[in-house]
Amino acid sequence: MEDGLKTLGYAALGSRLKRLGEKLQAQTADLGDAASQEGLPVPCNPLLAILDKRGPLSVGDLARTLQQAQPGVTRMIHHLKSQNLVATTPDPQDRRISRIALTDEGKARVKRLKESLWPAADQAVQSICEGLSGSFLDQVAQLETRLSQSPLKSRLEGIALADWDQLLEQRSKTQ
Amino acid sequence: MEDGLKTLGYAALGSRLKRLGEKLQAQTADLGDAASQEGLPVPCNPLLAILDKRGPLSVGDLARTLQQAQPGVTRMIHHLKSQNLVATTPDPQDRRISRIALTDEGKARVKRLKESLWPAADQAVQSICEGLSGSFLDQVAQLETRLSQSPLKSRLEGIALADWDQLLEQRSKTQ
DNA sequence: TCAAGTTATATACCTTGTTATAAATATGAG
DNA sequence: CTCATATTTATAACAAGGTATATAACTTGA
Repeated sequence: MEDGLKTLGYAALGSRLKRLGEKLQAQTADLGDAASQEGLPVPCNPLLAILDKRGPLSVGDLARTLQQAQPGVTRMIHHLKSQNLVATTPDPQDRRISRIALTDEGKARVKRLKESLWPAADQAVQSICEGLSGSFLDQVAQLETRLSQSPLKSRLEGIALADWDQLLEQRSKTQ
Repeated sequence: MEDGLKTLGYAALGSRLKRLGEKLQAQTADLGDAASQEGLPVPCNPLLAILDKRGPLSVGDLARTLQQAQPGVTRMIHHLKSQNLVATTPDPQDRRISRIALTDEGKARVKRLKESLWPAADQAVQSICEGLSGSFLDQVAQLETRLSQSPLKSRLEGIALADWDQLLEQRSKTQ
C-alpha cells in the first residue's frame, strides 16, 4: 500500500523528487542543535553559504546562483535582514541594484553553521546517498526507503564532524 | 555564476531536489495538449492514476499510498470533486470513512490521460534520465543541466507514444 | 535630449506542501 | 452501558516555492 507511487514509473518522478527534497530539508532542520539554528528557516542556509563564499551579491545574482525565482530570494533577504544577518547597500553605479552582504552578526552565525549544521548535513546526506544503484528511478526509490527507515540524525552518531571549508575542498579534489 | 549550488555539496541536496521536482512538474504540465489537461493541476495526476489502478480508496489510504500528508489529499479530492471527476460515498461499516471513487467522467478523463499526457510524461522523463553517471549528486547536477537545456517537450518530437498500461507492464517486466 | 524600451527589485496573489487541532465516529475497559 | 481513548476526516494557519506585474532606474536611438 505504501509504495503506490513506485508503480507509476517515470511519470510521477517530479512529485517524488519534490517530496523527497522536502523530507531531506525537514530532517536537515532536525540536525542542528538549538544553538546553531536559532530559528533560521532551512532554505536560508544555501543563501548564507553563497554569500559567504562569493561576497556581496545583488538579488538577481543570488537568484541566478540559487537557480531560484527572484521573489523568493527577495523574501528570504527580508527575513535575514529582520534578523540582522545581512544588510543591503545601494550600488553606487546603478541605484536599482542593492548589494546584499553578511553583517558581522551574519558572519558570526555563518562561522557557527560551518562548524555544526552544514558539515553535519553534508556528511549525513552523503552517507544516505552512498551505494545507490540501478536506474535513477531505482536510486530515488532507495533514497525514499532509506530516509524513512533511518533518518539523517541517526547517521551522525559517533561520526566526527569535519569543518565545512575542509569538506568542500576535499570534495573538489576528489571530483 | 549559474552553478553556485553545485559548490555546496550534499548539504544543499534537499533544496536542489525540491526545485528539480518542481521544474519537472512544471515542464510536465507543458506536455499535455489542451484536450488532455483541461485545467487539471499536475499533482492530481498521481492521485487519479492510483484511483484508477487500485479502485475506490479512503482519504487515509490515498495519503499513505501517495506518501503525502492527509490534508493535502483532502484538498485535492475537493478540487476533483468540484470538477465531477471523483465522488465520495460513506463507508457503510464505518461512517467516519468516505470512499473515493472515479466518476464516469473521471474514468473518461483517465482514459484520455492514459493515451496522451501520462505516457508522454513517462517517456520524456525516462529519456532525460538516460545515461546519467557518477555519484547521485553528479546525476542530479546532470539532470538540472539537461532540463534547462532541452525541455521535456522537445524530447517527444517524432517519438510514438506508447499506451500507459503497456508502458507500466513493460517496465515491471524489465525490472 | 527625451521618448521608448530594458532591467532590477518589490509586491500581490496563487499553489501545494506542511503541522496542529477540531469534530465525528468507533472501540474497548471496567 | 458508559466513559475514556483511538481513528478518520476536515479545517485553519503557516511555509516556501511560483507567476504576473508595478515601480524605479538605466540605456539607447531618432
